[in-house]
Amino acid sequence: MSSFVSRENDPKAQYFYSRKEKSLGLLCTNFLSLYDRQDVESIGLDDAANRLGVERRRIYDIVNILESVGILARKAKNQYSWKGFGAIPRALEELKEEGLRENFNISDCCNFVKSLDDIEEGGSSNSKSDGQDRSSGLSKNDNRREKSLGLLTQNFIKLFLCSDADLISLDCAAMALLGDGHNSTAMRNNSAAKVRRLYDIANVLSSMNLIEKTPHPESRKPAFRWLGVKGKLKNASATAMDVQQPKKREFGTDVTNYSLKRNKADSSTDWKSNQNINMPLHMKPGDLENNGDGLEQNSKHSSKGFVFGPFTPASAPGVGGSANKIMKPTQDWESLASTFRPQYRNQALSDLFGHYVEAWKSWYVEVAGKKQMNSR
DNA sequence: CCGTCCCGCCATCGA
DNA sequence: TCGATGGCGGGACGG
Repeated sequence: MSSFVSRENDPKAQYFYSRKEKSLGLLCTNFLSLYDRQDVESIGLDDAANRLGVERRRIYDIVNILESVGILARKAKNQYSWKGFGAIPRALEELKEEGLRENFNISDCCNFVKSLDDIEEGGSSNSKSDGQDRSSGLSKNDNRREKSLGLLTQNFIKLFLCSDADLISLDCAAMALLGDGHNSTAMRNNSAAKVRRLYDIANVLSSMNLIEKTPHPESRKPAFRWLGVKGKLKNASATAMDVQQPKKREFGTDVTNYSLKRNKADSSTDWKSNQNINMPLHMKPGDLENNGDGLEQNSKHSSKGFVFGPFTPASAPGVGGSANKIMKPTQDWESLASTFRPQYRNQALSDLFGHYVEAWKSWYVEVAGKKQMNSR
């Protein structure tokens, strides 16, 4: 009786479910824009989960990774304290030192040099076991920690910080981070499992612009490049965002990251300053709304009743087809936004909203392209 | 078919 | 013991 999900019983339903909207990367971006505001010092996991409309489990992932970079710090059960982006440089420095100290050399992974397996391990010098030691021993207990997402994240970063390699692929990283002085017997399998985690980490990291996904020059294989703390304010698109915030902001200013995919996309969607978003006009509003409803349908209507429906207009019955609500195609995002604005209290959520607009756009394009012919 | 990686079961940890 | 954490990998999604 686990038919709780009951996603739907209509295979061809017009509910479009996009995997991207559920990605850790996006979630992280939202998380960040939600808490990266003036006075936020305490973050409750439940609160975050509700606000972001995701299950608790996901919050743990995000939080663990962010903590690895110094943005957060665990305060107590269910409570994390916000350190801010300003804490990143420091954390990075420590990671680098730590990494160098531990001899974090990648055995020239990737696909050149070195023939076949050549893991030098005969010694025992490479124990890795993290730098922050509490007291030697306790391997049994720390065994778990040893495989934690957080530690993996740190090691992944060390890889960039300590090697001269500019591009690192995940497979490569997984290989290097096997971090087991143990036998190399069938750790391939282990590596495969670890790669999955690395995908998660990479997504989150790139949502913060600490790294960037980019196809390898020759081999089309995707890899990641380290951007570092300056990955942001570098050229960060002109369109000055906020005119205020004399605060220590310097890193996470631009919330419009979300670089996934190297596809053109462009459109530095700055909905705030952008009056009208150019989108395909092939579709008629009716369709849009119809699908729009379904978009946030996925959230389970659990008891808690977190009222997160980003776009739940007063009238959102369902697929009813009560599309009597008319909205001008373009330039109405503004009014649309202002319509919902009241729902949100702080402006962090406004930004959050912006991300959804973007998500919508990509989704919209997709749908439009599909139905393009349909509409004369 | 394969690279990604979301979902959520359930082992562990901590009070 | 019970609730909070968070490994872990099956298998869905998207190209």
